[in-house]
Amino acid sequence: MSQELNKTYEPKDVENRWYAFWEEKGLFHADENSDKKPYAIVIPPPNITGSLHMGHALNNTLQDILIRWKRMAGYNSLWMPGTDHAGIATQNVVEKQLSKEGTDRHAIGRGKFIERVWKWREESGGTIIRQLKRLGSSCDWDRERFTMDEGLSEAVKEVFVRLYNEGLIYRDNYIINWCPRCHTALSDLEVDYIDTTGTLYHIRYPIIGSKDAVIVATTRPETMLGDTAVATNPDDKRYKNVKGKKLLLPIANREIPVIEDAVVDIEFGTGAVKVTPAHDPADFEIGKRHNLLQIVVIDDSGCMTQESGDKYKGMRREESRKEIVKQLEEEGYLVKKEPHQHAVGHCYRCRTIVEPLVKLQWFVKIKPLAEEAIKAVEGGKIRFIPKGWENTYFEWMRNIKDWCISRQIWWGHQIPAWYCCDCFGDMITIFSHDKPSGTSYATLRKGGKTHEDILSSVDRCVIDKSVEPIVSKGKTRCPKCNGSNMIQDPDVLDTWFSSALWPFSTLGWPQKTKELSTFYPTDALVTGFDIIFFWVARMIMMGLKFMNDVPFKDVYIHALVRDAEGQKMSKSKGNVIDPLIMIDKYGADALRFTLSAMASPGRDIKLSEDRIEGYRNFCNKIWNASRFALMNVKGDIKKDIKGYNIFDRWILSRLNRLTREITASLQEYRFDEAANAIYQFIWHEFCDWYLEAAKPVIYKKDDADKRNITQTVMIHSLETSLRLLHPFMPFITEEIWQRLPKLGAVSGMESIMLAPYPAADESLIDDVIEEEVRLLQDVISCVRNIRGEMNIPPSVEIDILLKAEEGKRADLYRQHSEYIKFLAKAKGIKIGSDIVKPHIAATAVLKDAEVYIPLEGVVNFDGELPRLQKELEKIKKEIEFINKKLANQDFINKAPKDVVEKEKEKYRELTEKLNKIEEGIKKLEALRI
RNA sequence: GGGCGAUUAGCUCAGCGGGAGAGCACUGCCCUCACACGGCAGGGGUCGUUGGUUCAAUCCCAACAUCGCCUACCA
Repeated sequence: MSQELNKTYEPKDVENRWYAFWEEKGLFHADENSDKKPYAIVIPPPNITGSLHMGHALNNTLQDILIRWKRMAGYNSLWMPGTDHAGIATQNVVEKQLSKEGTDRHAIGRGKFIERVWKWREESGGTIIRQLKRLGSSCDWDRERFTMDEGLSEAVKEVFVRLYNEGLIYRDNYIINWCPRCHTALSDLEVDYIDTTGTLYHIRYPIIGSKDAVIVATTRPETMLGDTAVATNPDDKRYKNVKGKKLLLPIANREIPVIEDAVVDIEFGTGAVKVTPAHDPADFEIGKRHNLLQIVVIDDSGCMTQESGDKYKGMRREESRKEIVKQLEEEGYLVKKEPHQHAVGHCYRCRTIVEPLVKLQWFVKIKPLAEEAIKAVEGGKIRFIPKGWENTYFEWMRNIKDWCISRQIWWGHQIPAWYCCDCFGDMITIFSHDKPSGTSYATLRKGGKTHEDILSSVDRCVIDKSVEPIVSKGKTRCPKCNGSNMIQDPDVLDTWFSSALWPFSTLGWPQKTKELSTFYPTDALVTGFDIIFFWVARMIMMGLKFMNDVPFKDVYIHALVRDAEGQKMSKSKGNVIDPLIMIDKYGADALRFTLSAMASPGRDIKLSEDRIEGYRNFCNKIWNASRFALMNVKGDIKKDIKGYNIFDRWILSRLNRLTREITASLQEYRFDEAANAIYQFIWHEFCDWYLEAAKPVIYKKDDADKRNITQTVMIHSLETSLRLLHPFMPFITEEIWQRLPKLGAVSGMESIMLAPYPAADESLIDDVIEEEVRLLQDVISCVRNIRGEMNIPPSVEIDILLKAEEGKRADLYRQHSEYIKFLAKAKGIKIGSDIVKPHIAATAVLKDAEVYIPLEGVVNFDGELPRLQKELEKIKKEIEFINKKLANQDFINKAPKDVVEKEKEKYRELTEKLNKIEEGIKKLEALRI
């Protein structure tokens, strides 16, 4: 490898090269047989249809930081990767392909369709995995899993069967969220409620045998054709006299009763609500309480049914709303229309408005599982970071409703339930593509078809609720008739059902594997708050149920990534910042560092490209600092060193303090703190001060020992910083690290990934040295300040006169005068308590020192007076503030002694400074006269 | 309706009982043999409003305002 480095860091080639190297050497692999302490994270499996967006980039950067950090810190570190089959989303993608080809899934049949999906997955499902690699993710790719894998499918079946046998899974008719476009049920979580301005229609329902009417208010007049009652609140005096009366339902001309139910809100609308048990969740419940009939007026496709009458039959629900309102208006039933704000449910996959429908579905009885999951968090077995999310979790878990797990799609884990066609042939309705109106299984058989014929041509089937399912991991015989003509339940499971098992199914469950015993429970789960319910809660429930232990100990919830204006990034808004484009432009390290530096807990990330560019510049800074180090060290480093200079000791102290801080921050998941601390250290301490201070030592040819020591400290500090930084910026750190001479524990190592994460050496943290360097920096900065303010060009050389008390700080300054001279760019320096201020000189007053820069013949001197006056004003204000405090007897008496003492000390210093400056001003003014 | 969070320099955000900070942007000087994706220096904030607790409040408490998010059978 060439030692010559380019002037700017070029990430592209570096990243590809090192990632390939790491993979080739198997450095991401965790060994289940290792006796090192395990540390494990399972990836929140990205959707196979997805491509990497900023949310993924953040999520995976943070996981990779944890994993790389722990791996370096000596843990057997496993990052379990994989993807999720994303039932509805994936099915939609492939259906779109088919549609382009002029066909659809029904035409090709279920088997062929599934084949197509697998084919699509082979070709396109790897996209996001490749993108994760570009980000630098150090996942154990040998173990990559997919939720539809054989092993994971086995886990799904096992769980289903066990939950069913325990009565925790059941099949029932219930009102569920139905997407009329996807043609499937959705769980409550899969519905997005969007605030919409709709219309509240007030409709007259005449009272039979009276001239009066009850006026109901509704946002969905099209469902009125399915009304089977009108409900009022039992406490509502306005409706006392209509209780038990019958109303005439307009248009339908049916009689419906007035009932009373406590759920009705007296304040809302007219206080009377139409009840449509088949098309509204609340009405469904009312219907159950009052034994109301369910009249289905909207079908699976969102069209009006036969039940809604000839006029409306077949009409789309949106159109029928208009038409019904029109008819009501014409017939004088419409009392008024008013705009109304409400939340309308949309399918989270396709944005279609969901239709609540009563359907036969499979559910998980969730309360018993939720109770344990609540306890695990209450008892501290799982902790959320930041802690505030625990409330969100509890809130949801305590109000949880049964989970609808069946989906009427084809791509997914088909429900392992079987029905005997011989016993129940009449109650199994078969729909085939050429005959979309269903026929009973029994009839088909009588028509001469064989069982196999029927199964091969089935497009969809409906199995009556009364047909008893036989739940089994594989096809079985009927326990009643011992027949083998079984048909499998056509539904598949909610994708999140298999995701919930991810922390143990990926480790081999239900087999008792070494992986499971080594890595379960995992250590941390890193995810966004948007899937706490979808995923985190369900993993906890399933982990506790089937592993008798929590799936992870820490749940780190990170922010959402938004654009610079705080808007959610979305393709339709056109405000997405594509992480891959950012990686191409600035490098993966810059992107990763940006995301981690901005990952403050509890706050969303407003990302702008400027920030990424800024951290790209940081990469370049590191690169050039390393260039400098390498240019000036040619095999000169030593193993054992004594005789550090002050800056050597200082940088070692700062470095070890940093190491301590970073470890503490990472332990608390404060990625932002850790990133900012190392940025500050490398740029503003190592580069700005240490390297500058090292220059005079390195450039001086006469003292080889001193030079050698500084070269060694420089390399050591750089090398240690790189290791500290590696989890954040894996690529550039490896690239530079490989070129550095190595010392001690890291010598001979193949990769920075294998090098130990730095541990702080407390003995090198030295408060005295840090204070001394601060004093030197103060002198240097104030000379530079005078240069700047007095407009002394760099080409003009100056002298420094430094008045400091002997026995106090004069020695310190004298000892390090060469550094002061070099760093302040002075040609000469004089130090002592007997220094006399020249008439024409710029002055600065520091703690324990006064600085004079003689300006006679150097530069126009006019700037000095205003400069001092500005300084004076500042100090006066500070003194005034402290004065107030010290004048307050309560403060003196009640505040802690050390605080009072500190204030007094500050007061002494400031007044001393004030006097000196005032003196200087007087002299200047005298000079002018 | 309920809950949570935010409000600090032009922008994005740390800090959270005793000296207002960072990054970017801005201003001036400088292409000084690591880096102009740079160096040095500098300007800029009554820490949302009003009360309260305290010797002391940007920080704790209460109310209000504005914004954001989550949640709900808002018919």
